[in-house]
Amino acid sequence: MTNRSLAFAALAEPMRAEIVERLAARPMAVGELAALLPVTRPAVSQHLKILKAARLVRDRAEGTRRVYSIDPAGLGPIREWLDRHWDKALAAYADAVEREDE
Amino acid sequence: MTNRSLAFAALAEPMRAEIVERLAARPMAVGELAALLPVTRPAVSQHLKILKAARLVRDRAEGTRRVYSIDPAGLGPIREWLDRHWDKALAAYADAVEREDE
DNA sequence: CTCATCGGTAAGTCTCTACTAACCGTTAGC
DNA sequence: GCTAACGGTTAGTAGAGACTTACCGATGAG
Repeated sequence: MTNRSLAFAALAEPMRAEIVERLAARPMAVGELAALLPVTRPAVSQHLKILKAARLVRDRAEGTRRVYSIDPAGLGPIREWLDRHWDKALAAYADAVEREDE
Repeated sequence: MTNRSLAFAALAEPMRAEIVERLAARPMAVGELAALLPVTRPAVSQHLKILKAARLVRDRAEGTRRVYSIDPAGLGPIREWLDRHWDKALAAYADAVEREDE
C-alpha cells in the first residue's frame, strides 16, 4: 500500500481525525488523549500506531510518558496527489470544451 | 458522517483512488472503466456510487451510457481541513519553541 | 529494591466493506 | 414491439479493522 493510501485511510477514521485535531491544537501524551476521548487507552494507542505509520504524527519519550505531535511529513504526498489529479481533471475539462467549439 | 470523512474514506480505497486517477485523465463510462480495471462492472458501479456521495465524481447520461468525470466540489472541504489543522500544528510548534527560549 | 504509573501488545469479538454472480429497469436500433 | 447493450441493485461471502479486556515491559519515586 502506498504511503498516500496509508494517509487517506488513517484520516478516514473519524476517531483518528479527532486525534489529529487534538494533537494539532497541542502535543499530548497517550493517556491524556484517552481521557478526552470516548475510547480506552489501548484503542488510542492502536490509532496512534496507524497515524505514525502514515507519518501523520511523531512521538518523543518524556520520562514514562510518550508525547505525540503532528508530523508534517505525511501531509505532502496527499496534498500533491490531490493537486495533481484535480488540476489534470480541470485541464481535461477545458480541453473538452475547446474541442466542442470546433 | 461528515462530508470530509466521506471523501477521505472514498480516497482511502486503492481501487477508488485509481478510478479517480483514470477519470482525471479523461471522463469515461462505467463499462469502459471496468474493462481497464481488474474488477467486475458491479464493483466499479458501487465504487462510483461512493465517490459520487463524497462529491468526488459527477455523472451525466449519454444515451444508455453514463459518463463519469471528476467533481471539484468534494475536494474543497478536505483541502481546507488539512490546511487548517496543519497550519495550527505548525503554529503550536513555533509557540513551543518560543516558550523554550524563556 | 519495591511499587505505581505509563503505554504498547495479544487475543477475541463484532461490525463494516469490497467483491462476485444473478437479476432488473432503461434506452436505442431494427 | 423485440432485442441487445448499458448500468444500477440485491444477496451472499470472505477479509479487514475498530474496539475491549487482560497482560507485559519500562521508567521513576519512595
